[in-house]
Amino acid sequence: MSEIKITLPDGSIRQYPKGTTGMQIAQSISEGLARVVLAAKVNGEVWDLSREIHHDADFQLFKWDDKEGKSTFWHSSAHLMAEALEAIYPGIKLGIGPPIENGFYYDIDFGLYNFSTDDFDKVEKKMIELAKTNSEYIRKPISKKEAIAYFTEKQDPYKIDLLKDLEDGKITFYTQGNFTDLCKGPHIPHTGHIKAVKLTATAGAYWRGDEKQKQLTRVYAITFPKKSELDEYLVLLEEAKKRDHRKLGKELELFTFSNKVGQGLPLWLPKGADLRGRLQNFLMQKQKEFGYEQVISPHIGHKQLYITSGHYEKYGADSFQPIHTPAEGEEFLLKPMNCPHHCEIYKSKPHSYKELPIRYAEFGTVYRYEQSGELHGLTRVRGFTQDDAHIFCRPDQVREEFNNVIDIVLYIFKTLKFDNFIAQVSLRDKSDRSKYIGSAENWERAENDIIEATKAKGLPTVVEYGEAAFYGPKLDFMVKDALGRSWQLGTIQVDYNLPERFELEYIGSDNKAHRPVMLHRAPFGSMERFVAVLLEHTAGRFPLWLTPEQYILLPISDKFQEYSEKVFHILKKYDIRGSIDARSEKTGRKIRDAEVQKIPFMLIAGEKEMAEGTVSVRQHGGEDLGAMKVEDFVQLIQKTVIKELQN
RNA sequence: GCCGUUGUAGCUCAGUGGUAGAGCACUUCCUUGGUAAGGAAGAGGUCGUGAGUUCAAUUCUCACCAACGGCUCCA
Repeated sequence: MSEIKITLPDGSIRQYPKGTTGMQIAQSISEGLARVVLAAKVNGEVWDLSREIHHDADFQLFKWDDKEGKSTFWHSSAHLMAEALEAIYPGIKLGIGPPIENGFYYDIDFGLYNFSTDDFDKVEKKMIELAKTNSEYIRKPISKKEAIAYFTEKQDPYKIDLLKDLEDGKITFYTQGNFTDLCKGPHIPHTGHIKAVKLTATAGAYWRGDEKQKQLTRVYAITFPKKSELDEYLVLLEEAKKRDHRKLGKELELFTFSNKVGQGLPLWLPKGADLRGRLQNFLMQKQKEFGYEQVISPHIGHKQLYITSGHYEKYGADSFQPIHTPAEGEEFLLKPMNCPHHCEIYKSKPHSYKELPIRYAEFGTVYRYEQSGELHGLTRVRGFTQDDAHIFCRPDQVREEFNNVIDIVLYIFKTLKFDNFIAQVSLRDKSDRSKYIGSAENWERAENDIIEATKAKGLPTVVEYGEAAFYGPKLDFMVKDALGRSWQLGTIQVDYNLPERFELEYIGSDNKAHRPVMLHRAPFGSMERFVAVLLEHTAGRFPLWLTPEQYILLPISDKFQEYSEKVFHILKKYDIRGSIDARSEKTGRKIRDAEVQKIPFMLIAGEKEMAEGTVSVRQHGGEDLGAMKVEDFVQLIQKTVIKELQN
């Protein structure tokens, strides 16, 4: 019998008989490893451990701790759940059941059955019961014809639909216990690895993600190889919920919503408005350094403006309906975008090539009629303020301008410690070009501009086709919230189209009219969404420079009220923000309340402090910095703020 | 917009076919207290809105509205 060479990740090479399985290799390494190993990677492809290896291969084993191990585990769990569901609800039709970031789901057509959260319990029990049988996941290649015959017999239209797109000869079935599914695998060795199961949610999901297709019931679940890991996961979920910006926004009195005002229309409370204003000033100052000029445009604009820009044709039907003037019968739209206004500002006078780039910035509030089901706290609303700006430049300036905008975004992200972002390059749909306006040539140029700039900056990048705006490609900065959902914050877009639609011009050195290029950009994205994500990242403990209340003075008793006010006025002179807790409560109580409010510094003022002109400083979280002169506290704040903003 | 869940005091949540309760917050009084909740009293709700069933609905049914979890969408 011939031998094959297996190269392990550490570079060592071992000889095995041809046809050795991944499991056998694991066993040859150690029995303990063989008990916990879930899948293998053979020449870059994740395989079942039971598959025979017939050629020399680079080889790696995956356990639960590995990303590949988890996804294989959850993929197999999805099959187990399908088996359990079929046992309880005979005749249900199955869609797809993939692993996801935290667990897995299966899309099911329950037919006439009602399935709700009340049924989770019995499904979980059934899954555990089936898992205990230690059923192996058995792989079987099958011809397309046989596969279709199988699912025709089973009357499962969704699997047949899937099979239509698969290539004959590459189709496999997997069977465990009494359940067989169309699946390319791989799977874990047997169901016995699955020890803890939790169904987490149900949701409607259109078949193949298409609104026009039938909506199936998506059942979300997660499984673990140990019961204790499930418990840990549930605790983690609870912790994440505490960081939810909707909860923190209410607790810290930053913003609220009112049904009487309307869905998705946030109301900023004084503290939230203060924080937001501070963020805006922070960005405005940076933008000044980069040569931006502030402009202001009104909240409504003539409908024709948006017809010219192309927005009306694309989004008019899904927007707030036009406002009609009584006398003239004119139509105005609530501003959904700032760019057309800025184009008109550009056109207010002729421009020379020497003036470019011109950078118009505006914290412009825009209104979009988002679908009701899509509204979500502050991250998806119907009225929001973009930290918008439009750069009008010559084609030869695009690259540099683009790089400068990236620098602004990175400066902001760095200052606020957003280190887990992904730069998403959003390009046209490869197959459907009809969704976009503008010439192919302009698109090519714009797409290349973005790809090149991103490469030059060495950003962590992912390319997504079909995610571009209808007028141009984008570079979006994606950041995750407390529950792991990705949100688009900063965005930069190259646009050759609007300048044409608005017939923008500048006079070149050749004394002829030329078309400028436009960059749309918003480093925060929207103030609403940015504050939401910032809240979740900081868990409400904002940096000192940004937080609405930097300190709170806690007089030990009424006797020190006057002294506290004196301190308060000194601090105010230095622009240090805070208040006095003048309630007739004990100090312990005042500290507790200040802790709950996440105020960075608590200044205790009593007999000793009044005599010495000091305050006793306690930091949020409990650290006691001891007594210090008021001037020293001023210094402490100022130095901390400078340090936070240094970058 | 679609599927599912939920809607009781400012907040977090009990509860019932006979028009409601707790804790915290709030108000007043007592207390003047040194690093995470001092004490007492009081006030506060058309039980999301509308309709139906019923002698009687906060409770059961339906519709609508909103929030939440997803799907689709996101200039």
